[in-house]
Amino acid sequence: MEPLRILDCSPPLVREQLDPGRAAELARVFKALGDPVRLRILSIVAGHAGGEVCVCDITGAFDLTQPTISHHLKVLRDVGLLTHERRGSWVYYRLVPESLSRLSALLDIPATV
Amino acid sequence: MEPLRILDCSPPLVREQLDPGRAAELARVFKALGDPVRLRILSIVAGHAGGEVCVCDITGAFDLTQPTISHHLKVLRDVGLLTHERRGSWVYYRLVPESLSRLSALLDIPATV
DNA sequence: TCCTGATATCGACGGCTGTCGAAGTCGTTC
DNA sequence: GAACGACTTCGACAGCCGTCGATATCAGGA
Repeated sequence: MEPLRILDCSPPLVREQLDPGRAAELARVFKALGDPVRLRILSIVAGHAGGEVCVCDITGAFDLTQPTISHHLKVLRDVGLLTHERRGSWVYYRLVPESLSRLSALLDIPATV
Repeated sequence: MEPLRILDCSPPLVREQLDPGRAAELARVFKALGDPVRLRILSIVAGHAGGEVCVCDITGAFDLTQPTISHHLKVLRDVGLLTHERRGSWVYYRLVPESLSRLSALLDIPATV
């Protein structure tokens, strides 16, 4: 699945009507956020000193099998919220802060509507 | 389903680890945002002069049946993103801007991690 | 080269969710 | 109060999604 471009340039929700195509892409991102395990993964990665976390550290934080965590990581990668890099046997994940900031900006409501 | 309190007091995703309970509640909100139709509904309501929209205006913007739109409106209400009020025969929906702002703040990344 | 450990992919299964038509509720109007 | 219009609720069905065990890939070490 191709990485999302939708976050590159999106005016706030209220500024102009969301066309169906853009709504569909945006929905993919929010859908990725719409799972408790993925939110916790994001929180773990985001809060980790150095900004990157080994998959094994994430897996250890949950009562889920490794394939399941791997699946969630892929979902978060696919929508551009995480990147990963292999170094030796280990794979490290890190946030894409721009994606979160853009989402944040998108939800921000101007004072006057 | 009880209205969500989760947005009342949530530190940013990165400040402290999301506990499972809070992650589950938050996920409900993002799940509500994770549908293109619901995003467009939000956009319509948010962008509407006066801040409120009659259900009939929303229904008219989609190629979906009225029960389906009603279902999506309920989902958005249940997570506290919309409120509604009946006046005469019509029902008007309006944004809960605090909910969006809090979500926005939650996704905001501090400059230094 | 084989083995082992770390991660990803595959295939399957059960539960959730978006959609619809039908029926119900609530106001208004005649 | 009967009939209509606006909206919601209900029940059903198809497709999606989170989870798992099994299997594959890939890197490092003996």
